[in-house]
Formats: sequence, C-alpha cells, structure tokens
Amino acid sequence: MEKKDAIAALAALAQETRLDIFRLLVQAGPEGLAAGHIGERLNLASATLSFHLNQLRHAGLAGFRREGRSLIYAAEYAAMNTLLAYLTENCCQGDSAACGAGGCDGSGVTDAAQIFPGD
Amino acid sequence: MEKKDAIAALAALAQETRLDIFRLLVQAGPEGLAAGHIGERLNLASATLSFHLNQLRHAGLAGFRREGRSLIYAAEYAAMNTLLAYLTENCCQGDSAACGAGGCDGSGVTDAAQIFPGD
DNA sequence: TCCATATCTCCATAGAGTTGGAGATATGGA
DNA sequence: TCCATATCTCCAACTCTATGGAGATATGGA
Repeated sequence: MEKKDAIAALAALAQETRLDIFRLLVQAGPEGLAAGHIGERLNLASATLSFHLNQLRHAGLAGFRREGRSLIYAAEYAAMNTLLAYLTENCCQGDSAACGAGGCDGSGVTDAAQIFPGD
Repeated sequence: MEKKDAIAALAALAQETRLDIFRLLVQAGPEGLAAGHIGERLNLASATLSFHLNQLRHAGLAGFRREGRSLIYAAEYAAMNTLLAYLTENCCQGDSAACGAGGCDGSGVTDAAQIFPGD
C-alpha cells in the first residue's frame, strides 16, 4: 500500500458521518445496506450521503452493487487489513526483544494485522 | 472508546506529515525519538513539527518524556489497539456464519484487533 | 548569572473539506 | 411511453486545517 492510499483511507474514516457509515456497514456484514437505508438510519440529506459514500468508495473502504433501483453498499474488509499492515510496517525495526517488551508483536511484518480475515 | 476519540486518532493519522511521524515512532519502538531527531529525519520546521507532535499527543497516539534538553516521543501502542477494536465493534452483528464467509472473523468482538500487544 | 540548545506558542495566510438545495439520471412498473 | 422511486452531480457558503516566521520558555554548562 502506498502512503497516499493509507492517507485516503484514514481521512475517509476521520469524519463523524463517514465513520458512522463505515461502522454501520461493518456491522451489516458482507450483504451490505442500500444507500437509502443508510440515509434513514443516520438521518442524512441525500447530497450529503452521496458525497460521503463516494469518499468511502474512492478510499477503497466500501464497494457497491446495484439491485434494482437501489445501490447496495458494503465494507471492503481487505482494504482495512492492508491499511493496518501499512501502519505497523517494520515495527520496532523488527527487533523482537524491543517489540515484545514495550509494544508490538515483534514480527516486524504484520500479518497479525489481519483482523478482518476473508481476503 | 468514544466516537470523538476514534475520530481524533484517525484524523491525526490522516495527514502525511503526522503519518510519517507516527510510522517513524512505530519503527523506532518504545525507546522513542527526540523531537529534533524527528524534525531532521523528516525535514520539518520547528513550529510545524511541534504542531503535529501535539496533534498526535492529544489524539493519544504518542507520549513523551523529557531527557535533559530533549523531549523523547514514542508511539502509544495501546491507543492503536483501542482504535481498531472500535472500528470492528459488533462486526457482522456477531453472526459468525456471515462473517466467516464474507469478511471479518466472526467474533463480533475484536480482541483479535490487538495487533500491538503490550497493553 | 549568562549563553547556547531544544522545543514550544502565537498569529496570519493559504488551502482543503463539509453541507444541503436544486436539478439531473437511471430503474421498474402501469 | 409516462411516472414514481432511488440516487447522483453541481454549486456556493461556511468551517476547519496546515504552514512557517517571530519570539517565548526551559534545561544544562561555563
């Protein structure tokens, strides 16, 4: 993952409305939710909702499919895993002694970051 | 963790300079780095550096201690774990069938998010 | 005490992000 | 084809954020 992608994903989540949307999608699971449904649940104007869904989509954190007149949005778990790996890359310079003692897991890499299996 | 804390942490990381600083601290490990050292490595004006270090600190992602004339900053791993747990809270409504198939780990809770042990 | 070093705070400017009204577009049914 | 529904795009006003110069503050040594 490149820096700009990580920043895009973090910025997408660093906003109350989008964080609410994302968590709603995470809770909804892979089946997702219709845009209108999300708007109702969070009480959002359609322009506002559309804007934020686009941000999440462009950041790679949400995908969508059409079902009749509805667009169904769902969280992209893989993107989250990639982001976490980026954040912990080369943790403690791979020095497992330092890592284990004070902080991370000492792997220096971070497959452990896959909190959302399913990639 | 409350929503505002999560947003503060995400917003802190969603900025190129701060993301660079944070990753540098993660790589440095629990011993941390002096502010001046960070500024040199990333070529930042002192006002700019100070501003961003404060943002990270207020977001709970970095702590510091004084050592002589230097302030040594270090990443706060626990805060990251808390943030991840918040993001994945009640994932897939705890429905492990849906979770396992399409995305997360089905736990519905997220101790699995502790990619930075050491809390 | 006086100076150099390390870092911080204040402030003004420039730039980026958020919101919602109005209207456009796409789908499904009569 | 015509209409209702679901969602999107455009735009303008407003608000928040980042940057860096200038100067303040704290520590250590002579």
